[in-house]
Amino acid sequence: MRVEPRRSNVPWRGCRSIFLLPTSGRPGTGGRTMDHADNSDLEAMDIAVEPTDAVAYELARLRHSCAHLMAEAVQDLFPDAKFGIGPAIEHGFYYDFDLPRPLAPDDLEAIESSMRSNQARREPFSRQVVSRDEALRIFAENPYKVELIRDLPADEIITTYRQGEFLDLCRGPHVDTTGDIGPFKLLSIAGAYWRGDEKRPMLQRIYGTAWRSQDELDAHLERLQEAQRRDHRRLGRELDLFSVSEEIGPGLILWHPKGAMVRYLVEQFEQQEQLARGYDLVNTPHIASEKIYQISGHLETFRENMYAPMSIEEVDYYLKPMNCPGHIMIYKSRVHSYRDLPIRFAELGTVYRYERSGTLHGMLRVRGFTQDDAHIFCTVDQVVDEVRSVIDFAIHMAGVFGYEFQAYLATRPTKAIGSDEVWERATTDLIRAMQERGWSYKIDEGEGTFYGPKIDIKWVDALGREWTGPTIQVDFNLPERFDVNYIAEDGERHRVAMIHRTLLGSMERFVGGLIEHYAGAFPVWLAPVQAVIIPITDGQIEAAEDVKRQLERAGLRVEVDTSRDRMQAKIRNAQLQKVPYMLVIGKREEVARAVAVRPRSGPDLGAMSIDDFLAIVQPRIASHSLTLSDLDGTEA
RNA sequence: GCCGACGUAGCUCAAUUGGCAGAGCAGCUGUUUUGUAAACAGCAGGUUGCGGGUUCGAGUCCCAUCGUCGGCUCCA
Repeated sequence: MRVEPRRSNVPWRGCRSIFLLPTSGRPGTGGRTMDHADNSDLEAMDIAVEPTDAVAYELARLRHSCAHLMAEAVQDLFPDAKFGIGPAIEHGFYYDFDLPRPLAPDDLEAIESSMRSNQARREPFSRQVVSRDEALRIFAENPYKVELIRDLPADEIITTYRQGEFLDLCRGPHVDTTGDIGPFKLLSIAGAYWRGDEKRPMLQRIYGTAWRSQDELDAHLERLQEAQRRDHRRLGRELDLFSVSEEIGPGLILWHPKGAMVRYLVEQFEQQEQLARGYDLVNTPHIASEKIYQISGHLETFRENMYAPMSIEEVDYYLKPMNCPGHIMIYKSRVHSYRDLPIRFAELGTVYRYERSGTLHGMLRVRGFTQDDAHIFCTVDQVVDEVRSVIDFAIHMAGVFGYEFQAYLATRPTKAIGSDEVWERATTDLIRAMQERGWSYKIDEGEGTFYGPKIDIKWVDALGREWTGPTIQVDFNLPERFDVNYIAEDGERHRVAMIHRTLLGSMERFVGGLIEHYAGAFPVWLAPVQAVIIPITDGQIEAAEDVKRQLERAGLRVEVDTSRDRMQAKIRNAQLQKVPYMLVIGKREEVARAVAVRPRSGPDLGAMSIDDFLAIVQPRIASHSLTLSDLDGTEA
C-alpha cells in the first residue's frame, strides 16, 4: 500500500491522503512510498483508491473522469490553457491549469455549466496507445505534459484519453461516457505549485466533488456545511473561548476564561493520569542560551523555525522551540543509576516556532503553543516496553475524548542528525512496539524529526476527519550529543535512550480540535459552565443564588441568568451557549426547593431536588460521560 | 513565503454608474415580572484595517502595507 504524503495546512485535511493501486508490472516503483516529486505517478495512475474497495474504485474512476470533463470546459474557455495534472482525491478531484489570467468565482459557474452540457452530450472516453515520440509530439505545446512524459519509465505504455475535443495524457481508466459521471459540483479555486515544488510555477487548481447519486452529493455538501458550522474559529468567538488579536500578533492565541477553563480541565486530567503512571512534573524556562541549541542541533537543523535571538550580556538567547534540552539538563544535573530508570519528565511546555504566515489557522496552526510534552529516559532495553506503555496511554486518552485513531510511522527525513544504524534501531523499536500492541500503521516517508523517527497518532473525529496530535519519538541521537548516561550494574557509564512523546499534541491544537469534535457542546465534565440557573421572574433570583451556592459547594460550575430577559430568551441563550443543563426555577420550584432540569440535548426532565440533580450530574462528571441524562445515550 | 479572494459598528451584513455610511442582533436606559429556543420602546455605537494617490468629491478607482479566508509549501 502506498500513501501520498499529506499536504495541507489544516491538520485534519490530511485525510485528503489517498491510496494508490498496486503498480503491478512497473519495475522500480512497487512498494515505494511516493515522495513530493512523484506526481508523475499520480498522473500515470490517475485513479487513486483503496485497492480492496470496489466502491471507492468506482468513485475514483468517476471523479477522475469528472476532472477530464472539467479540463474540457476549461479548454473551451481558455484555448491557451496548459494542463498540469488532474487526479481523483478523497471526496472529489482537482485539476491544475496554467491560465492566462486568474480565475474568478464567476468562471467556476461558466465552467460548470459548460461541463453540464458536455455531460448531457454523453461524449465517449476513448483510449489510444501512443509511442513516446507521438506523445511528445501531441503535447509539444504543453511543457507540463512533456515533463510528465519524459519522466515516465522507459517501458511505460503511454496512453491518451479523448472525450469530445479534449485530449489528455492519461493512464485511465475512465467511465464509458461523460454521461456516466454522475452529479458533481466545483468547489474552490486555489494556487498550487507545479509538482508541489515551491520553486516551480504556481498553477491554478480547481477543486470539485462528484458522486454516483444526487443524494450522495447532497450528503457530502451537507457534511461540508456541518464542518463549517463546527469551525472552531467561529465557535471560539460565539462561545467566547479564545481570540487572536492583530495587535498581539498572528498565530498567538488569547485564551478567554471559558476556553482557558476547558484547557485547564484537560490539563488537570492529563496531569493526574501522568502522575498515576510514574511521570514526574518538571518546568523549564522559556528562553535558553545558544549553547544548548548548538549542542542539541537545533541551530543546525531547526533554525528556520526559531525566532531571532535576543542578546543578553553578549550571549544569544532563543525562545525555546522544543522542551527536550531543558529536560535533558534536569536529568544531567546528577548521576543516575540504572535503578532510577525509566525516568519520565512531563511538562506543559510552551514553545514558540516561526510558522510562515500563510500556514496559520485558528488554534490549529499557531506560532506559540503548549505541548503536553514528556521525555522518558531509559535503557536501550526498556525502549520497546516504554513505547508500548505510551501507546496504551495514548489509547486511553483517545477513548476519554471519544476519538478513534490511526497510527503513522514517520521515517528519517532528509535533514537529520545521527548515523544510519541508530536510525535503523530506533525505527525498529517503534515498529516492534506497535506490532506487539497489535497495531496496524501507515508510513509517512521522511516525515520524522531531525533527531529520530516517530509514531504520529491521528485522531479521527466525529466527522471522520483526521488530526495530527500525539507523537512518540525514539531518540538515540540527543543522548549522544548531550552525553546522557546512567551507571549500570557493571559500574560503567552507559548511554540512555530517550523517548519524546506528547499525548494530545499541543493544547492549542487539541482544544481547537475538541471544539470541532464536540461542535462546541462539551461533555459536562469539560463544559466551562455546567449549568445555568434560570429564574422565571426576579422573585426567584434569591432562590437561584441559593441553588447556585449549593451546586458550587458540590463542585459544579454554575451561573445564574439574572438578565431581564424572559425565561424563553434565557433558555435560548443557554442553548446557544451549549450549556449542558438549564435549571429553571419558578414559583413552584421555589416553594418545593427544587429545580426543573432541562438538558441542552434532550427533553425536560421535570422538577427535582438539588440532590436528585446532583445524582444525575456528578457520576457523569466523574466518569467523563458524553451523556447528560438517561434519556440521551448518544449525545456527542 | 507563494497564488487567489476578502477586510464597513462587538457580531452578521446593506450602501445605484464615485455624491450626506445604514439595518438586525449584542450593549445601555426605560416599561413589562413573564413557565421551556428571541417581550416592547428609546439611546448610544464608525477617521469604512492602516498609509499614500487620483478626483470638486472615495466605503466604492489606483498603489503600498497589515490581517483574514481558500489552497500550495511546511508543521504540534
